Amino acid sequence: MKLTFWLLDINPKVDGGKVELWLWGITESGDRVLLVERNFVAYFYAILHGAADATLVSQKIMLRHSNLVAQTEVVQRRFFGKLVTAIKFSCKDATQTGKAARLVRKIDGVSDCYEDDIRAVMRYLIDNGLAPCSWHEVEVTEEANTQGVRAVKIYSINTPPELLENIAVAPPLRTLAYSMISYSHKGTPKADRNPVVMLSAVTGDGVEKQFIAGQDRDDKRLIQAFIAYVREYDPDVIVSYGGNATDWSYLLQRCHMHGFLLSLDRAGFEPHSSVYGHVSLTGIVNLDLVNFEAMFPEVKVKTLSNFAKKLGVTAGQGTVDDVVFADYWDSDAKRGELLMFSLDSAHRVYGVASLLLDFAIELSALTSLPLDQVMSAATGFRVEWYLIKRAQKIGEIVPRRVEQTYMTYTGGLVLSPKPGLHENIAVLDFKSMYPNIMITYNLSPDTYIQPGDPEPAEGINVAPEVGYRFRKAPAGFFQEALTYLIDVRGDIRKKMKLLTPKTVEYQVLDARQKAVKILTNAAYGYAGWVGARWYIKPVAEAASAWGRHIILAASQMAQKAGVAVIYGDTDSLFIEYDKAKADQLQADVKRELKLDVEIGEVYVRVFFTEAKKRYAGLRKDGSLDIVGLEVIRGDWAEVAKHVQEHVLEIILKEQSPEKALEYVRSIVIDLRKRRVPLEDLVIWKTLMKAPEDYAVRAPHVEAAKTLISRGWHLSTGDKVGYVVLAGKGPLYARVTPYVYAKGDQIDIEYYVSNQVLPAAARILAYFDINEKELARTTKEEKTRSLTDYF
DNA sequence: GCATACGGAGTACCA
DNA sequence: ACTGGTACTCCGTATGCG
Repeated sequence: MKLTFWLLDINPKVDGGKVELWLWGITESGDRVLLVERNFVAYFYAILHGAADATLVSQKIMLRHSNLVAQTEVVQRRFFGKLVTAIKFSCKDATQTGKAARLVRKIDGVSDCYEDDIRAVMRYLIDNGLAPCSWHEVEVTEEANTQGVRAVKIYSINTPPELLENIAVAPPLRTLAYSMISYSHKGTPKADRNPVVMLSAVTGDGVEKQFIAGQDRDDKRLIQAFIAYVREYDPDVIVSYGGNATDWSYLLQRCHMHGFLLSLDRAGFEPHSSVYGHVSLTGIVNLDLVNFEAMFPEVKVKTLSNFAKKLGVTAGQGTVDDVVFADYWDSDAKRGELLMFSLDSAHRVYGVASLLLDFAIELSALTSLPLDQVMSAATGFRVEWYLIKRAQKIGEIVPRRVEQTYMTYTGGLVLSPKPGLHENIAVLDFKSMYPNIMITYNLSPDTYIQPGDPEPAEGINVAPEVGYRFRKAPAGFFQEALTYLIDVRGDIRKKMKLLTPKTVEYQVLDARQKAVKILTNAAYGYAGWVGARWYIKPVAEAASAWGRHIILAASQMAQKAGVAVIYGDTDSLFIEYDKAKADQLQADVKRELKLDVEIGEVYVRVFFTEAKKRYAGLRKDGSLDIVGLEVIRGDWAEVAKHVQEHVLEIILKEQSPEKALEYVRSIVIDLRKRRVPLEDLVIWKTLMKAPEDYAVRAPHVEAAKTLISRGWHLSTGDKVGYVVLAGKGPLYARVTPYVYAKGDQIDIEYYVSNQVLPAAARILAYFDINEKELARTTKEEKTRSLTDYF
């Protein structure tokens, strides 16, 4: 029978030497089904030396490795664009591709083996043109549920499914969000001794469930009840905040201590660690919002509530800090508050997930990485799987990842800004500069001409400065892949224009164009990544060389046309705005440099210091655009950031340095009178390596050590929030984690002289108000306030 | 013995 | 575990002054 289904999840099921593929689907009528593929055959390619006789080598392989090989086939493929003869080696045992490839490599006539490192699931999806999070049609035969899996029906696949291109929208997914709290008085909870005391769950139908430990904090029944609930609700997607790194292994360990399995997925297996650091639940998509946070770099301190607030998810009133979880549990008066917070957290998880799920679905469909993997995979791997999909279509063999020495190269060009205030400044932006350079000059691993190789008849593009050569034709692999992405995005945006923004279709298309955009923009970075399968350094190097050439040429064109250039960085030029001249320049640049530029933001006023990559602009709507300055940095105290932002606002809107000075003084007074809350004095810094690995004593490292000594588990990448206390000695000796600090211990003068004044003076120094002057005036003020005090 | 200068370590930003 | 370019603070030692 024929069946139409949406592919939710896919996993290999290894049984001895036999690999079955389990496709978890949702049918049009909403049935959750399992489709079993039993005809999957793994294979790899052996590329032959030019002179080798393919038939002969093939026979040798069959003879020598009859125990491993099911079939060989001589095929023509491409490798880095060059036509090659290869033997497609189909394996009897799909788990033995790596071993077989190692043996075949040793055979005379074989140059090397490839694609033995492609996982079965990805092999199947890509070879058959399937994609997770997409609709497919398949010919199947129903069978009995002998496996005991949680599915309405089970089918065996007769012939591989076919992708249905035209159906866009996903079926309604049953989503369950949860948040758990463990009991620990001393730092980070440890699964071997600290029980889970609360677990809250929220589902798509609005149902809230809370699981609470007993008075003795026994979590056995809590976890059992949660497992039973998951099985009963039967979610397609489970979302958490921190599930991959923490929750799942924690729950797993608690279960095993109690003597039962954490068996809640659709196959009755336990959660298990899988690729890209994600935890896999068979038949269920396990999402961790931590993997989505990188999309929002403006959220500096990565917590669930900060994340939710950023996205406008307003569930709940406040937050309860981890430090006091155990105290709250112990207190009859506060336990209710903790319970409320736990439920709020689950609502926040659900709320954030519902805003980002569409994007994840589209990225999954585009790259073919299963939904639960695509968000935990690094950008490079997303790009790579997209490229592997394209490679398969054009018969390009996928190279192995080879270890290579890392060598830097020159990147984008940054022009020195003209310091001061400028009126009416437009930003001229090259649209998707690097991808378009790569397309225009056909930069690709397979078009690069090695030094010494002859110039092809089709002609070459020679990169400025670096001199690398690339054939003009035929179209390279990257050109083909990038052109497709850019065209698809254009089509999506055309379709979106015909729709109302509130509709489901519009939202889905918007998510899709965002997914396409991030892949497009990551292609250049991928090309320069040593870990890339298709790493050819000259490709990235040539792209940045052309970029420098183009931005410099455009700047010179502007100046020749009498348009002053104030600043520029990589793919943008800040120019004095005159509409007629700017329009002319835009057309000239397009004609001469073959790349599209757009006139982006037109600022009413912009302020530059002498520093690159730092400025503030006033938009027409009255809002500020602040770039690079302390205001948008995560490692300055809130009080300093706020002062600088307000100073910028006064300068850009009222152009009154005097007023700004008065304002700064007033804040210094507030500080000295201890009217500024502790939270505004916290400095956050990331722990970039293990505390013991630091060469010098740094404040945030000392604070981290304090936390660790109090039982907190910190790992690299964690943010440490500290405040500076009064006392003697270097800074690092006077800091403490903010959670353990009291307001009256604070070294206010540090915050005045090392935070607020430098941040303000960064701007005001240009108006002849330097730090000294700010300090002088504030000292007078200090004397006065002290007199008042006494 | 102490203040200052300066390079290195460390972090976070822009594109 | 996608790239390079840049600013800036704090540490730690070298340097210079008295």
